[in-house]
Amino acid sequence: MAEVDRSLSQTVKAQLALRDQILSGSLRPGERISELQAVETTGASRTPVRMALVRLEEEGLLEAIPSGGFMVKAFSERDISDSIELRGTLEGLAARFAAERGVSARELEPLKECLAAIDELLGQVPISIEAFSSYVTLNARFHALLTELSRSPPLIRQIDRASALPFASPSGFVMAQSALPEAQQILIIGQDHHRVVIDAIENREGARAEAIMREHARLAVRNLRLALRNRTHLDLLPALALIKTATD
Amino acid sequence: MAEVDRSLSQTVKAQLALRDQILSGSLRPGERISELQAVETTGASRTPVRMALVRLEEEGLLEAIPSGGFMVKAFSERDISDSIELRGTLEGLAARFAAERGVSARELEPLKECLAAIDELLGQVPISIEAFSSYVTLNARFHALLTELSRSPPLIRQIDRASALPFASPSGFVMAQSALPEAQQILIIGQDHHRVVIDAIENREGARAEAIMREHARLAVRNLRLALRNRTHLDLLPALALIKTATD
DNA sequence: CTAGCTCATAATGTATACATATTCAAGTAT
DNA sequence: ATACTTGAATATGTATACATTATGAGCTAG
Repeated sequence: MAEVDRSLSQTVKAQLALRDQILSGSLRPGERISELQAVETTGASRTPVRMALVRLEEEGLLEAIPSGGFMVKAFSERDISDSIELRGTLEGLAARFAAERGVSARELEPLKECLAAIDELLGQVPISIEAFSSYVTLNARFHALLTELSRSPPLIRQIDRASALPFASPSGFVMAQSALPEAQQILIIGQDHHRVVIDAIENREGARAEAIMREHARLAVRNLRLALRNRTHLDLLPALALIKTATD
Repeated sequence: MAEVDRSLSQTVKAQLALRDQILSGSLRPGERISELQAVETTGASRTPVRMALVRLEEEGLLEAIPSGGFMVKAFSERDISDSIELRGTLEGLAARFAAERGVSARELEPLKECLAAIDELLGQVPISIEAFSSYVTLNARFHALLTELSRSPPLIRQIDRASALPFASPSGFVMAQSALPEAQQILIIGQDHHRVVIDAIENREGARAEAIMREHARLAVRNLRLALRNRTHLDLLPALALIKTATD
């Protein structure tokens, strides 16, 4: 859509390029990232590369080395499930804020449209790969809209940061399900969570809205477990390269 | 302990200096931060200053301007109370993790020592200014130890980030109480929360541990309200300069 | 043969020069 | 008189040169 070549700043270009390299596994966890090497692969000079490295550290993908420089972070399975639970807890808080503080029908409308669009998607049986892809987009949109309902800039900011880790994002493991036989059921259950949280917010049931969003995230944790057990379709997972295998 | 002048990197020096300027009000909210001016006041050159600015943005004290550069962020009273509630929610999650996953007596020991030290402090009546200052240190230590009990690196990281905002940190409003007549009661109640959360973790009562930490944070919210009503001792507050006054 | 030290290499941290974009002010035209 | 345009000044974004520190290899001594 946008010309990546010249419309973006060198810093952003370097950040995107490095993130790709990390998530694709070109840069392996624990390995020190050479600035010089990054300069060669990204095309930017050292200054924007260093800026990008700092931002990726804040993002959680990199870890600062005490003696200087950065290395790619490694994540255990528990790290990932904790990150998902964390995200769910924050989304739960957002849902509770929305319920307690009240939301107008007008604000709820885009959420309901999103809900209806997903309903239509799930009506088709069996669910095609394209439908999965559309689901990822719509699901991300639903979660973003829900977060905004909290009308709390600090909370929105924290949720965005918690979702920055690719495996912690709301749609992190949806694609991994696409090959699973349980796929359709899981999506249907998730969609019901969506429906319930809207209902709870409408009725100003804060505790219910919060609880359902927490449980919703635990669906993602279950997907993670499923995906890691059936290791056949792990290539659909983002950032697989970052997952620590039990070697120690 | 460490010589601030030459043992720290220029980047860290610049970051500390700029943070001081922001929190002290030398740089006012909404105002664009001039790199050149920052170079003069901090003594570092533009490169480390820019690094510091990026880090302060991630920290939440600065906001990126679309056309380039950074400005000091302004916070409403609600932003602050939401940030505190957010921190409490995360600490609640940490306490629940600790309770559910189990903590050995050995791990709990430093927490109990901290608890006892605070008890001793609160035994003195009336509480001196020095005692308040010691309380701030011990309280911060207690919260840090509790967070670590979760044994969840992603969660610890997020709590640290949520506590980076000075007014959201566990001890953010303690000093503001020092002049309040209700001061002693508030500290006693807070200390009881500490006692209860340890008891809950020991007995593996996850829900109770979580709930009490949330309520504990709400004590800070109440302190915030109190402090903002009696505006006489607002000078003890950090980052008062960042609070948006109701002008719009 | 192993452990420790020294030196060379190469990395990061810093400073500054240069290019580009934005912003503000002044002047002109309507 | 006001609005728009143009230009200059100053800001940020980028590149690179320099300094300092970490790291690793090779040699020597025990």
